[in-house]
Amino acid sequence: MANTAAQKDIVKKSEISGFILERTAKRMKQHFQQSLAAAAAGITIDQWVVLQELDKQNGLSQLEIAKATFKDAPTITRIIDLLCQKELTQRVIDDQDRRRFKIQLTPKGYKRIAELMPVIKDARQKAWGGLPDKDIDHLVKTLNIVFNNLSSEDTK
Amino acid sequence: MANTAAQKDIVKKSEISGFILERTAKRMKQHFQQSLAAAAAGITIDQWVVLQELDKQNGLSQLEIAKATFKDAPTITRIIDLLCQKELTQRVIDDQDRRRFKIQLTPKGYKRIAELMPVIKDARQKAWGGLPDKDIDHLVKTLNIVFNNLSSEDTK
DNA sequence: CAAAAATAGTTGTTATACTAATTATTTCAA
DNA sequence: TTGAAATAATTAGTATAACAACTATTTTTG
Repeated sequence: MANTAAQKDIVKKSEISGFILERTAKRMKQHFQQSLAAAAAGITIDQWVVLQELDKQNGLSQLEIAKATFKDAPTITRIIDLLCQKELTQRVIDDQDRRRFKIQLTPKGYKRIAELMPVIKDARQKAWGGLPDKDIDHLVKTLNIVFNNLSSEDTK
Repeated sequence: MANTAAQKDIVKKSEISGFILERTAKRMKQHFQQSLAAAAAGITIDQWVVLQELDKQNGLSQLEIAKATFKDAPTITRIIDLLCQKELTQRVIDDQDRRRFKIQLTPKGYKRIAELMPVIKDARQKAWGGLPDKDIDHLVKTLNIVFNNLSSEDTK
């Protein structure tokens, strides 16, 4: 197939849009990180994401957390290490399958989540609050198309 | 101000959209990383971004590269270290200001860029090719609004 | 001009991400 | 049912990212 003008246009446009996507995601992460730091949260945004997942479903295995958060197994091992050091979670061996842990929130973990939830909600409000619903919906739809374009082969 | 239904809706929607944004940006990065690895490129996507910036403007200082790529100074120091080790760039002291380096592409650097450009273009095509122009434009516009929402206070 | 402030770059520490290799356990299959 | 394959988690190595502290210059300013 020849390299048509339309194709060249897409290639050029996609250089910019890839840059904008990366840039915005990075800034978003910084924004939440700074909000947590300003609140003396004692955890990172990635640790928050794991805590929040456990808040939805306590006792997940590490691989289940990995899948839910789109992080990989070694990363989850280390995040859980840190959360256990801080006594926000604990590892409980799964009697059904002794290769696994059930990761459980401690009372201190639940307390920390409750304390930080307003911080996170404020940060979300600041990031997205000024956008019309339909723009957010459109964004999510488009991002998901891109995500799925890449999922087919990259999930090997 | 009371916590209206509309505000709650935004907060809930933004939990999802933040997740989708992060997830898509991460997958996008993996996609380019894997494309480079498959081509035995010998560089990472972050190193590519720096090379590409130098291809546009050779001889930039490290801080200029940092600004252009939205990376920070220590990160650029380390990326340039690696690119110089691979002999794709070289540091030349700026005679006008001896605190600075001019970072210059070597002939090997130009060659590598030329070799990898088709790989990158293919990867871009795969990521964005299926999307109508107007969706991409809309995405970029929305992402930029979010980016600017966060830039005001986070760029201290 | 000399001291202070600003700037460019480096280094160190901690955290996350990816890959590969390793251990322990469980499941599958001949 | 035992040996092979698969699975859950860990560990190690390299790269990126944020932050802080530091050195070497340059600019400001008093």
